[in-house]
Amino acid sequence: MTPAQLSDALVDVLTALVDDGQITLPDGVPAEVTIERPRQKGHGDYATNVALQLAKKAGTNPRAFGELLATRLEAVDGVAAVEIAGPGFLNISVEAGAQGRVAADVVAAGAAYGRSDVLAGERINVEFISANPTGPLHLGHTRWAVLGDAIARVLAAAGAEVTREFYINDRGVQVNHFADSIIASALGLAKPDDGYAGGYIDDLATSVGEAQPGIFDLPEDERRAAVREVGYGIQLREQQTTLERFNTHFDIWFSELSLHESGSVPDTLARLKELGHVYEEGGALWMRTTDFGDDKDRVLIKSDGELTYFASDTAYYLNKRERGYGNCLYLLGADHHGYVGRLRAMAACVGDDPDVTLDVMIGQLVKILRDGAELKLSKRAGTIVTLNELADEIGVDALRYSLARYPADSPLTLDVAEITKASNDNPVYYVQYAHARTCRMIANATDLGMQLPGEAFDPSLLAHERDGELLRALAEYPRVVASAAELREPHRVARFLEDTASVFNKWYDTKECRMLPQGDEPVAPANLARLVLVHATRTVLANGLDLLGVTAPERM
RNA sequence: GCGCCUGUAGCUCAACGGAUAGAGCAUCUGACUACGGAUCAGAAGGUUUGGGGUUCGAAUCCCUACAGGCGCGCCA
Repeated sequence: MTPAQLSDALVDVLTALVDDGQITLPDGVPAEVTIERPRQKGHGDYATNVALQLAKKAGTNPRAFGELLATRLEAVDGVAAVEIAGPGFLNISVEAGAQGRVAADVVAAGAAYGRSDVLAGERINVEFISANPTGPLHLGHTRWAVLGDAIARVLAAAGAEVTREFYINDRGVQVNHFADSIIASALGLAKPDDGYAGGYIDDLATSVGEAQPGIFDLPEDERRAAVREVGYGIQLREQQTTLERFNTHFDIWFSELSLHESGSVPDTLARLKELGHVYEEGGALWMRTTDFGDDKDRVLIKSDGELTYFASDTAYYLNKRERGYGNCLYLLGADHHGYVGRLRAMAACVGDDPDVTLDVMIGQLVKILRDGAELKLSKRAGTIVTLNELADEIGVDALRYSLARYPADSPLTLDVAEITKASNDNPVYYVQYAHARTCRMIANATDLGMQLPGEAFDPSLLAHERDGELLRALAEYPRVVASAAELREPHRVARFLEDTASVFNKWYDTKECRMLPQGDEPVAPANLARLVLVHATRTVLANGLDLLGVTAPERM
């Protein structure tokens, strides 16, 4: 008996009560009912607050309403008992057999367990990182490298069609600053104003020289463009390599330059004029974003004739929409939160409803401590903590997990010493260890000739209190994935995994729940039933870790 | 000055408007003739920053004060 099945049963009960004229619900019977796993022992296997929520509408009090529900619900197959508690909660106990079937369901579904269709039909474009390829990815990009990827995975698991996109700012004045910095390094000249510093520029100068010998001897007018092209290419590939290694994959690397070369930007400006949301003032072209809640209008073409980034951004947004994305998700750092208003207004200016087509999430900054001191990055001073260095020091799994277990909008402080510890101090190892333990148990069972019982599986043998706790945890997983997708909060998956690993370890420690036969005992049906439970646990832990982009090792 | 985010145990953080606010770390006490002890059992630790309000019920929603972070270019 899963939460979803209980919800359906309660909806049926409500419908029957209405049909029999015992209650009236002016707003009709809800499509589903909240079912939760009570935190408190003694509150049953599941609880619902439906009587509290509907009593007023039904013109009665919650406890009386609950009585009506309880009587009918107790008659439902698989429900063992229903109690009314507190102000009107229904505490529901489920029969062991009805609950135990979850284990077999999980094993049958395998890697697909937890996937759903709650977001089916949605085409979502997830854009994140989008760092200028003028330097290596660093600390500031790490949070979204993890969360953006995990959000994409979770959305896909909920049935959405997801594209992960990286916008390459390969146009504008910073590309020239970048090229000039490399040239200055190669020729031993002073770093230009507004240039890029840091050892990586010297390395790039060497790489560029090797990639195209003689490039620095070109005439000045050709040299800058040539260095720009080669340098950008090298730096971009370095970013791509870093992200691959970090287990973050992009489907599309979108070049800003291509947007201009294809004529999208002039098309966009023409369309904005048509819709009447642009005007000229002071020799510049403006978009009247204040019509849609922005705090000031924005320049599209400067009085010197140059296009602004905002012009590109608008064309890019339209390009995404033309490619068929019903929802464009932007994942930005806290230092970009000022963009939210103008992005939404921009979408409205081109005729969209930003509540539907555009979502912006702001990730708060991550502070990392080493030996009590904050790791700071300063581009000016050329000190950069790169993503590669962090991954080297902390490990890809530990770094990913440590960031994935917190919501994006919570400011965060991580201590390097704590997240590199290979012990239970570190939740990632706790979860991975539980997974490895299930693998070892299954291998032991196989050595004893035990096999999954298939049709012979008797779910009622998983009747111990600890069996029930574990089964309810496993049954919870699809709802966790669905809510993580709907709320764009993959940390819910991580927290669930920690909880489930803990429940599993307690179960493992329970003498009455041992999976392997003791001593010379033969293999009993109960042993096989528990083998199914262990398989199911392994499946859930592995599926969940996968959604976070963290490996599920078989041994540690 | 205006705007966004945040304020929860000593520390780092959870908690779809639900019952006695939970974990981990740190501190203290137990369980190793072990299906992998990277585990488990237990103790202690709180006026959820302060003050109002909304309702059956508020850490959560509204108002307000305070504190911290980040923004507020014809920059990119």
